[in-house]
Amino acid sequence: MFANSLNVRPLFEETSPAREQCSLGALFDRSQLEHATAGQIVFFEGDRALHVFAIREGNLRICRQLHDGRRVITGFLTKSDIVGVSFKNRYLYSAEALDDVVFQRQTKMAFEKQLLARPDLRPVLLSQLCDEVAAAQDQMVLLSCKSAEERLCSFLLGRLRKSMAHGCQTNVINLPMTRLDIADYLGLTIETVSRTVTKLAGQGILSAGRRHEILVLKKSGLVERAGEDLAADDGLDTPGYYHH
Amino acid sequence: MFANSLNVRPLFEETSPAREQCSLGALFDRSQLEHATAGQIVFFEGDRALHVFAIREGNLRICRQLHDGRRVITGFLTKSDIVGVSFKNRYLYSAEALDDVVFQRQTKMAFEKQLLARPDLRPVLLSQLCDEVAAAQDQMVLLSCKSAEERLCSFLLGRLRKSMAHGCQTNVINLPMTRLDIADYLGLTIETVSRTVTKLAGQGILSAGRRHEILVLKKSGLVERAGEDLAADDGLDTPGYYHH
DNA sequence: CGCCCTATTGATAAACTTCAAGTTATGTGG
DNA sequence: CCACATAACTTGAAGTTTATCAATAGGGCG
Repeated sequence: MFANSLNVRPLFEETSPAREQCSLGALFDRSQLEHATAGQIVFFEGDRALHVFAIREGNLRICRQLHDGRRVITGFLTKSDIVGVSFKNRYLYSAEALDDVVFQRQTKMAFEKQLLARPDLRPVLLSQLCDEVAAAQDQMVLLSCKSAEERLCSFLLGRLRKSMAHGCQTNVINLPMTRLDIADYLGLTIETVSRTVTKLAGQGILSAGRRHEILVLKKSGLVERAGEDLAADDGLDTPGYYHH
Repeated sequence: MFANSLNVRPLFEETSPAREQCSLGALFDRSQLEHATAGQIVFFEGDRALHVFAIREGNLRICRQLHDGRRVITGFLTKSDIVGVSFKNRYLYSAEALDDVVFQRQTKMAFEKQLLARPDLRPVLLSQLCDEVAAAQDQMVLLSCKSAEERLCSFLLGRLRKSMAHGCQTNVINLPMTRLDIADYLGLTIETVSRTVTKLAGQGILSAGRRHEILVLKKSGLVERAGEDLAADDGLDTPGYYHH
C-alpha cells in the first residue's frame, strides 16, 4: 500500500500502453527487467539510496528493524507500485520479495531527469505522495487505538477494496504474505492473528481456505468490526487540484 | 511534526526575509493574519478542504477520530509549518490550537497558482512531503512495537532534537500540549504517560518541572531507552536530488 | 480563597504476548 | 506419486504490560 517512498498506484487500472503513459511507471520503459524470488531482498535499510524501482509483477514487503531485531512492516507493494523515492541518502527501510517479483530500476538521477522531461507526471508524483501520507495516517490510527479484531478486519477490508478497485469482483482475499508478515504489519503477534482469524471464521464472517487465501462470507461483518473513522470514504479526489 | 498535508519545516531556521523566500511560507505573504486560542479548531475532519494554512506562531495538534470517540493525534505543528495540502476533497483530520496561534490561509487554488509561479519551490514541496512520510513511518514503528517507556523517550528526544535544530541549546523540553495529547499521540493512556514520567524522574533521567516543561538531566538515558532504529540518523539529505 | 481542570498515584482487570505443544501445508527426493 | 522433512499455522496455558476505574493531589484563575 505505501512505503516511505511512493508506491504508485496509477490513476487508471491496467497497464495498457495508452494508460501506462500517464503513470510514473512510464519512466522505466527502457530499463531491463530484473527478477527476485520469495525472501530475496531488493534493497536493505541503511543502503545508499541510489535507485528507484518499479514493480511489474509480484509482491514486496517494506520493513524496518529496531536494533534489537523487532521488525515492523510498514507496507506491502505490488504490481505497478514504485518504491525508493525520497530525499534521503539511504533507504529508511528494506524491500523484500514475498513471491516471484519482476521489477525495473533506474538511478535516482535518471528518474529525476526523466521526470523533468515529463512535466505532466509531476502532479502524479505529488498525488502519489499525498496518498502515501494518507495511508500512513490510517495505519497510525489503526496501530494507535484499534483492537486486534479491528486491526485484522481493517486490513482484510483494505485488501478486498484494493483488489476490487483493480477489477476483481470476487470475495476471495489474496494474501501473498505469511501470518508473521501480517502480524508485523498490524503490530500484533502471529498467535493473535491466527486466533482472530479463527474467531471471525467461527462467527461466519469469513472462511480461511488455502493458506494464502481468505474467503469473505459477510463483508458487512468486516465493516462493522473494522472501527473505521469518522471521515472514512468521504474524501474523493479533487481532479483539478495540481493537475495542469 | 507531520500531518497528512505537509508541515513545512523550512530548510533554514528563522524567517528573515531572505530565507523566507526559500520556504513555502513565502506563498502566504499577502494573506492576512488570523488568530486562534487554545482549544479552537482551525478546521474539522470531514470539512471541505478549501484552504491551505501557514502557521506563524503557536502550536496545533492534528487529530483524527474514530466513530466511537477514540482520538488519535497524528502530529503536532508549530511556527512555519504548513497544513492542509492534499489531493482530497475533505480534510482527513482536524487541526486544533494548543495555545495562542497566529496563522495565514490561502485557497488551495491560489496556493497552487502561486506554486506555479515559483518553480523553485517545487522541490521544497516534494522534500516536505518526503519528510512527512518518513516521520509517519517513524511513528508507525513507535506505535507498532515500542513499549510505553520507549515511546515516551522517543517523543521527548524528538522534541529536544527539534528545538535544538531550531537553535535552542537548552535541555528544557517545551510541551505545549497536555498529558492527554501526549497519550493520544503515543497510543497510551494519560495514566501510563504520567507513571512513565514519574519513573524516568525517579531514575534521574529527567525532572518534571512546570506543567509544560520537562528538564532533561541525562540525554544519554533517553537515547538508550528510546529503542531507535537500525538506520537512525544515518540518512542525511541529498541536497542535489530534485533540486534545480 | 476556593473552584475547576489537569495530573498523579493506587488497585484491579483485560487484552495481548510469551512459551509450549501439536497440527496442517508445502515441496522435495526417492 | 508417495513419504518424509520442514516451515507455517493453530491452539492452549501462563505471564506481562497497559488499560480501566477510582481516589487524591496540585496549579492556575477568577
